[in-house]
Amino acid sequence: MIEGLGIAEAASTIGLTAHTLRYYERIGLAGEPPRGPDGRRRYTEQNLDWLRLITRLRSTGMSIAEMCRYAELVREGPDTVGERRELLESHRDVVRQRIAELQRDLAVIDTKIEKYFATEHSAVAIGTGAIE
Amino acid sequence: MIEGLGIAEAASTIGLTAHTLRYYERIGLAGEPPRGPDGRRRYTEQNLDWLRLITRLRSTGMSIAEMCRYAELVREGPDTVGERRELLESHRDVVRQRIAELQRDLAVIDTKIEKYFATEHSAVAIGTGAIE
DNA sequence: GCTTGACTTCGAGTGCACTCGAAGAGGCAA
DNA sequence: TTGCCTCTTCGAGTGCACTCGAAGTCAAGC
Repeated sequence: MIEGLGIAEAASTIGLTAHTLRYYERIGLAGEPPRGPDGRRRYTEQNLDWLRLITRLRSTGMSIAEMCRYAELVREGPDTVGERRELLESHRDVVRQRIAELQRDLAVIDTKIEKYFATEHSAVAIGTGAIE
Repeated sequence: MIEGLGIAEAASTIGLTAHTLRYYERIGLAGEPPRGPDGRRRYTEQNLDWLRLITRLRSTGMSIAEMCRYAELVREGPDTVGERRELLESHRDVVRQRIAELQRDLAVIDTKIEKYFATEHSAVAIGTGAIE
């Protein structure tokens, strides 16, 4: 049995497509996985761990550019540990604020649902005279 | 004094640009505000309320297409109240799930920050051999 | 009277993050 | 051997949500 996962398996494990995996590699967001004797990519657990991390960062709204910056710091070695920490902490704060904002907006939507649909035909404008 | 706000004032009140306001009007997402004697848009409180609602929906991730659908239902009148409610409730569920997902991801990032930066030089892969 | 600034319409351009298609090679099952 | 599937690289295309620029109008202030 050959070590590691092929690109399709890796992709489905992580929840991306093979196209996206190659794209990430191309832009330097993911390192090059080792190749098998046939020259094909063989994703190791380490590769998958990294991919899992960046999909988390991605799904919490970090941009590709910022993730690339992080990856760059990683490549530069242990000297950049402080900067990496700052980057992650600052992102954590952004996520926290985002959650708080979503919760506020959710409350507004909840109120909207209750108020508007409880009272029949309470009028709110979309445009000139139209009822919400 | 003239009734209502000009487009620039309305835009800055809501936190959008005049360009975006016209864009929303063009695609039917916002109704046409009344015009002043000079033919210019005069945004009423009703117009602003609608804009406030859709910016909430927008910031919670509702797509332009779905908001247009909602606006369309509103224009169709009171018969569509049930469908509107469903739309809003289903969006509320999406937002709740999104918050839960963000909280899970946040926990992962927190763990990452603590674990990696507490222990010095713990190795995690980005690519082949590179340290995280 | 002339400048300034906000407004009008229209269509075209931008940036992000993919996403896909083309063209070709390798390996395996029937 | 034939077909089929997955892989490879490369560049080009897509979809979303704006975002902008051009060219022109109009009212108010100096």
